[in-house]
Amino acid sequence: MRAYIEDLKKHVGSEVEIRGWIYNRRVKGKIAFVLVRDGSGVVQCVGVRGEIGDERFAICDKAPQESSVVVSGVVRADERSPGGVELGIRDIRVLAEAAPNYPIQIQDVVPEVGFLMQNRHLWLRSRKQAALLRIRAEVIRGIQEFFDSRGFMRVDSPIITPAACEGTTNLFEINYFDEKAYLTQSGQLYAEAAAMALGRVYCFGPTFRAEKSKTRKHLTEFWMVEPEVAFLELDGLMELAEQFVSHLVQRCLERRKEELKVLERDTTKLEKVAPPFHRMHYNDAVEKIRKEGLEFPWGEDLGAPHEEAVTKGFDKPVMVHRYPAAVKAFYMQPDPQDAKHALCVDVLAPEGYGEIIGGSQRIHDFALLERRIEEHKLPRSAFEWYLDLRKYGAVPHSGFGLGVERTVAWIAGTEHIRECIPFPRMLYKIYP
RNA sequence: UCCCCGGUAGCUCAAUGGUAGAGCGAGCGGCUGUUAACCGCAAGGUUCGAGGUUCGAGUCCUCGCCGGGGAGCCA
Repeated sequence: MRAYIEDLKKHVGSEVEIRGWIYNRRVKGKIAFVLVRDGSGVVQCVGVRGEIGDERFAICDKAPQESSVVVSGVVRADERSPGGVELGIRDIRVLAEAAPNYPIQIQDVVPEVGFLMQNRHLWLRSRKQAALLRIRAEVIRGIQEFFDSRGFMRVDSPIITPAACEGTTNLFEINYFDEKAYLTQSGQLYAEAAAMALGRVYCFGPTFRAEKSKTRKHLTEFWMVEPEVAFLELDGLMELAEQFVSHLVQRCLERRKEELKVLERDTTKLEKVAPPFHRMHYNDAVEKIRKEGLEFPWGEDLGAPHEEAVTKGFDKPVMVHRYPAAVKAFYMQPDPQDAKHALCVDVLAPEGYGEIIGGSQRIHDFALLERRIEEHKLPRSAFEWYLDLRKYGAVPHSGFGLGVERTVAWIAGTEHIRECIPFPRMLYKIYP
């Protein structure tokens, strides 16, 4: 019977066939231990020369690492096995023998990340990378499940756009039938239009930033989910954000326990992630930053060291709200208490992972939005449709964007965001 | 774009300005319970590139290329 390695525990005592790749081996004279992986897991297959014959034993002994194989044998429970089971080989055959000298070795050496990135297509086969991809997939499923089960409609925004959404960051320019066009940096403006049609919506897809950022937190192509809700104001938005983030974390804790273990993630820190998150006014954040011994002038946006100072001492994400309007995007609603501040919120993950969510209540007043577009020197013609949303039945509305890779990096506890997407696109890096 | 560090065998790293080495991997041999197995044998090099200093450069200098870390900006 054909089986996947992750299910072998259910087949103890019976004969199964698995198909996969040779991951590693230890040969001891007339007995061979062949580690086979099939994408669902790794299992040790035991071949005894006297039982399987010289020809099959030669495969166990000699077939190079990563050769593709079909193995059949009897599943047996064994305490010595890390997975609890092993496979007593009856038959083994090679589908395709791998070339010798597979670049990524299992033993002893931890290769440099530059080398691994150059071999990203092969690196994905390793245990930790496979675990990361599974956690990423779980986060994505969690995103869709969270919104779908709360009455949100998924409405995707275009990837090719005619102009800068926010006019601030550098965009990738493309030639669109001899017209300039750009890869989107955010679907938000389109999500706002959709929210006026369907009430509660979210868009989810890749976004692009041509910033020359070279840090562990940046990719030039990354995935972002952006909910947008009509009639929602800042307080409601913060509640939505904390429920959403908690849902993603708890879901991974429940369903990706094994993967978190492979990654050696300290899950006690994640277990505490549940609403409510601490809310901190920008002014109080400034005070805390200074109390932590950093110099910080009022009015600036938070940099990486400041984010770390703000979250210090918290084991849950911190929501910093009401940043100075001057450093934030043109479409943010001013705080009625003090117009110097915007009704916005950033969710900062603990443990130094920084901003995973940025969101705000949007300006719904036509005249104010018109003025802001002017002040930011944005081409009005590109925003006529966006202004229309305020012309025909404007309502208060809010939304945020969550970066998938940053969230995965935090949940999985990885040092660098580049491992949290299958094939990362970074500054000057586009291979493989 | 700016600042810092680096580039030597397939990988990870050594080598006072004086004959380029080790561990691991890959290859061969040995071993019936190994857990990043172990033991033995043998192979493996345009020291990133171009100039320069020097009797002599992997090592010092200049420029370039590539990689890594960080900053700003952001998710």
